[in-house]
Amino acid sequence: MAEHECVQLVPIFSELGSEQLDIIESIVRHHHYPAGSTLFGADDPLDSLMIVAYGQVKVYQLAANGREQLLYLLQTGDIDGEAALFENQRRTSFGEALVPTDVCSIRRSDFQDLMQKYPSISIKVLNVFGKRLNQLERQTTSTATESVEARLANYITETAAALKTYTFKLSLKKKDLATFLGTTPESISRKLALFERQGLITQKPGKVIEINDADQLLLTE
Amino acid sequence: MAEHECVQLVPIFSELGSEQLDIIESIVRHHHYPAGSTLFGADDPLDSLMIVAYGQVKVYQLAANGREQLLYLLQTGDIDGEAALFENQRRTSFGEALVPTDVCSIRRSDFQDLMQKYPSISIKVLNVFGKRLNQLERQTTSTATESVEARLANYITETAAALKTYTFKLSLKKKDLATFLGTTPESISRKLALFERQGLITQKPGKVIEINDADQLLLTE
DNA sequence: CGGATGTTTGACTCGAATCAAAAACGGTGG
DNA sequence: CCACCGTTTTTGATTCGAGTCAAACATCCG
Repeated sequence: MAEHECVQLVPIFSELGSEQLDIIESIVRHHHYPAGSTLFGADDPLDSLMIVAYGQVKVYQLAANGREQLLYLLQTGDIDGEAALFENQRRTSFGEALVPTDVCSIRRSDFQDLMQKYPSISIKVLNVFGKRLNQLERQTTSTATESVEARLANYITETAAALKTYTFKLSLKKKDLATFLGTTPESISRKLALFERQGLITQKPGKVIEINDADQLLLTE
Repeated sequence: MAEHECVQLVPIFSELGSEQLDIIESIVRHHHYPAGSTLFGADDPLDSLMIVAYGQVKVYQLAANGREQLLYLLQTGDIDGEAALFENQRRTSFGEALVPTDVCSIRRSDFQDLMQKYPSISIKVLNVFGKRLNQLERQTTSTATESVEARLANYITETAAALKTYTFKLSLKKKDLATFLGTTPESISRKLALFERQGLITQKPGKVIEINDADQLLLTE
């Protein structure tokens, strides 16, 4: 059954046997969100763990001045970035589906029972958080100390590396990419045009980018 | 015995009985670091959990252009910010003692055994990481979207709130505070002078700051 | 096809970094 | 306890990256 998928998808349950997966499946709830809809908002009670079964979710915060900061882009198989699941806290970020998205959720208390019963789950979750912390540490370092040019060049090469191809489609609108990199859509536009003039990349229709000189791109300051 | 302290200090062990604390104490190693010394560097193998028994440790990263970004300031009772303890990874950050510091460490494998034996520990660690993620998310949002002025105003009010006093001593040199806030020592100096001219704060000898108008400070854009 | 949404380009402004030098501070040893 | 030296901080002058605003242009989708 299609609905079994989300539990199997998620690495945090990977060490469990299929009987245990059945148990988990029985306590999971399924939701569907159309593109553009809100999964959760700041101040919502944080009472369940979310698993993205299919789709793409942007998780962002609002600064005091109202500006948006994209923190994570959750893909199929990712779990919700909110880390305070284990305490009684409210959310501090917003989640929005970028494409039609299926989500499974497990209530906090159920998930805590699971962690008590299967300690391997907590260790897996710890690893997920660990990776996220590392990613966020690098993001912080980079927005705080590097130029827009360098950050964008970095984003392009990292995305290409993750997809193992030199030609790929930007999965975000420039506006969202801008809030991710801590800049503006205009600046991104200009810098991409600059990279193209320098012969480092080629922009093709449909937000597709081809990297011509990855080495030089990485040297961008 | 004084050396028992570090295990008792740490909230992650708070639910354990004293017999269990004894066991943990027996597998812990003690280290001392003079002010200015390095606890660990990038590329060091990450093979143990560190607990700050006494002192202050700055944890920072280097950006590609060589600039420093302060990520955390570990105080007495904090555990090491490196999140990838549970996988076989290398460090990506540096740790430096700002004052003479005592540290206890537990080897990775020992700590993993502890987590298997006492699941409450993993949940506590999860909470610590969760808080750190939240803090880092706010830091990222703030450096990426707010002005130096707003970030500094925020830092001052938050520090005061944490210490529950309007008069406090800056625990960092301006150079370190600058890398934390993603700016330069010169800018901090100027902005503090500005706040003082505006009557929001008073600067006193010994890096002491007194807040005169917390409300107005928070409104700084 | 047409309107809305997203993107590019241009002109302008401004915050904050940089560089340089003076001033203040703080720890050390005599 | 004070004088001294290195470090930290402040102040000033200047530069520059990148944000803002506005308008033209492209693209997407119903």
